[in-house]
Formats: sequence, C-alpha cells, structure tokens
Amino acid sequence: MNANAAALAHIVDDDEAIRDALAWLFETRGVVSRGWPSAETFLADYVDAMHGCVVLDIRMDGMSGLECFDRLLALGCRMPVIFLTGHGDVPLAVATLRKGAYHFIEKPFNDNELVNVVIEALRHDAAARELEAAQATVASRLASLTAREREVMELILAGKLNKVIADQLDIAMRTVEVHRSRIFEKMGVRSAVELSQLLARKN
Amino acid sequence: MNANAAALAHIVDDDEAIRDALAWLFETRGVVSRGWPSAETFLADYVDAMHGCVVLDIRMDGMSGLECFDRLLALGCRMPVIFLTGHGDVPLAVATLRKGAYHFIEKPFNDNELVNVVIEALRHDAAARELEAAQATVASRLASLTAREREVMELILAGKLNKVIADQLDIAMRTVEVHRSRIFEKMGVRSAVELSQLLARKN
DNA sequence: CCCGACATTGTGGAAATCCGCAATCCGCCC
DNA sequence: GGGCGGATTGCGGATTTCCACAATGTCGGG
Repeated sequence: MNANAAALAHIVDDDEAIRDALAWLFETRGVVSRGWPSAETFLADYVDAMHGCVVLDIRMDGMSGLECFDRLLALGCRMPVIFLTGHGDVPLAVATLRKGAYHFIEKPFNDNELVNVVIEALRHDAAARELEAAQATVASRLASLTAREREVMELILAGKLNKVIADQLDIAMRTVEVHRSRIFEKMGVRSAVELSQLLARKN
Repeated sequence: MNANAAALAHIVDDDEAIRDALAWLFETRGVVSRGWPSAETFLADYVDAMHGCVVLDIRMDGMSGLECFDRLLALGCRMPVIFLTGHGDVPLAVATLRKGAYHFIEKPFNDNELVNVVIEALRHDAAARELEAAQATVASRLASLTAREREVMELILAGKLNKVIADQLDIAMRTVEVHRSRIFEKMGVRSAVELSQLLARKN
C-alpha cells in the first residue's frame, strides 16, 4: 500500500464505524482518507514520506492517541495532528496543543467544522512540504561542498574580501578565487549575494 | 506610573485578594508585578512599550478576559498572555491557544508551576523584544532610503551586475554606483552580501 | 528667488574579482 | 604503482566595482 503518493487524511480510531463515517464525511468534500484500526498499525506503517494529516482519537484500546502522538513527534513527523476526543479536559487540551498538536476537537463535533479543519491541515502540510523540498535541495548542495569550501564560504558570507580570506587562511588569493568559483558552481549561484539569499531562504 | 521601564507580570483580576496573593507569590521568585482591578483599567494604560507578560483572569465584572485579549491582539500587543480560569472548557482553551495565548491554566493551580510559566513567559518576551529592537534599527535604516535607492537595492539583492541594472533602469552605470554607495552607507554595510545578511536577520 | 534634496552623469585611475590553462603535492583506494 | 579528488599556486588579461571631484537639472518649501 503506497501511502506516500498523495496527501491523505489518516484516520486513527479503533472504532470501525467512526472510521467509516469520517471517511465518508471527508469524501463528500473531496478529501481522500485512510483508516487505521489502531495506533500500532498506523505507526508500523508510518514513514517520513507520508503526506497529509492525522486525525487521531485519544482513547483507544492498546496504545492511546497521546502515546501515538509522542511517538510521531519522536519520529520527526511533521504532519499536522488533529485530536478527537469525547473525554477531554482542559489541561490535556492545553498540553497537547502546546506540544504542537494542530487542533483538539471534542465529540460530538460539527461535521463541517471538522472537515474545514482537515482541509486546512492538508493545506498546511502541502505548504510545509514544499518549503521542505526546497530546503532539501539547498541542503544537498551544501553537503556536496568540501570542508575547505565550507570554511571559505563562511568567510565569503561574512563579507570578507578575497585577500582578507587569503591572509586569514594563509593561502594564495588565487586559491580563494578557485574555492569561491567552485562554491558558486556547486550551489548554483553566480555571486555571493545570490548565495546569501539562497541560504536565507533555507532558514 | 511608568510601566514601561521594566518587565512586569501584569495581573488583571477583579478579585483583589487574588491579585495580592499572586503578587506575593511572584515576588517570592523575584518577579516584579503590577495588579489591575479590571480589564478596562489595564487597557486604558496599555502602551506598546509595556514589557513583560499578562496574567489574565477570564471571568471578570465588566469586560471579560477574552474580550480583553481580543483587544490586546487588535492593539498589536506582543506580550505573552497567560489565562487563568476556574470555569474553562476544552473548546475555550483550544480557541484561545490557537489565537495565540501563551498558556491556559485552570484554578486551582500549582503555585510553583504558575510562577515557572510566568518566568518562562517573561524570558520569551525579553527575547522577542531584543529581536524586535534589532529589527527596528534595520527598518529605520530602510526607511531612510529614497524610492530610487530602494529600487536599485532590490536589483542589487537579486544579484544583478551594475551594468545590467543601468540598462534595466535606463541610467548610467555611474549612477548605479552612486546609488549603490549611498545604499550601503545608509544601511551601514560595505557590500551586497553584508546587506543581504542584514536583511535576512530582519525577516 | 534661494536653498536643499534628489537624481543623474562624466573622467580617470585604483582595487577587486573572475578565469583559462597549467602544474605540483598529498592522501586514499584498488 | 596508478588513478582520482582535493588543495594549492602562478600567469596574464579581461571585467567589474569603487570613488574623489565636479557639474547639471528638477522639484518643493520658505
């Protein structure tokens, strides 16, 4: 099952009737979903490349939604997580939200409101994924630099002249120029200012 | 009363006994505070330069804590706001946190925990203020640029050569150089890369 | 009218950057 | 040993950037 190919709303709830009802509800608004009967099964299949959002019931047999959330966080999951609960209390809601949960919704909920939240979460994930892809490209270019090139790059970004860098590293100015040229080539830029702008977009 | 000079924990609660108890509690941990008997009195004195955090009771005679929060947001208040409530429910907690409240604490609360939250909020505010001050300096330098200089600056930051900028704006290359020099002077930098780095830190 | 800010331009020369071509040395791996 | 990648360097010439000094024209405000 290729859960990576498209953005899905992952419904994690041990109650099959609820999973089906939610799937149906989401479908009426064009949201593709997948149901998981337990936190364990979802986590077993979880991979970083999963796109979309997680609709997570708090109270389940076996692993709870909260434990599942902690696990997802530990795994570096960036999908927005929407908690559903029939038995929440304020400290719990506050704690999960402050831990980074996307939303916390009590049952019974307004159908439309939930779908709106899901759609918004999917959008959020899409935007985050796009930014991540761009940043990964930059990161891989950075990874292609040799240690020396990285050293010279820092000095370039600090605005130092080639001759100053040469003095500082006790090398010839021509060598600085060579490194500089190689750095720009690998990073796909033509000048120090372009490089700076590229890296600013990464962070 | 100069509430701007130092970072204070602003206690907004119509119950004087609670205000005093909190003030005393905060004082035991070295936190300076000021009590306000109502949202209205606090808002009447509110100025942007107030530093610290706001400890806000939700249920008060007159204006509620929630209305007060909305007002603060509308005024662009960046102080962290900690809600205290004896009668909160989950949707309320979720809504305020998603609106940007710093924390939401139910009464009765653990004294130590509340002070920890306040201290953390004060730290948060201090860091945010520092960043803001640095950004304001850059912003005011940017504001000192003429329209033409700003136009040329964008092109410089795009990595374009002086001769390309000259062609694009249909002016002499010497003119581009003059603008360039004036821009760097006003922005307090010596090169395009320094300028780029400075602006990246602003955003 | 006068003044100041802004935009523009020119001259000539210095400084900084860029680069093709070529070469050497070192360390690592097969 | 041979090959490869990385670091280093030199030469000479081209391009780009920088700048002191000077000047002109326009616009807005007193």
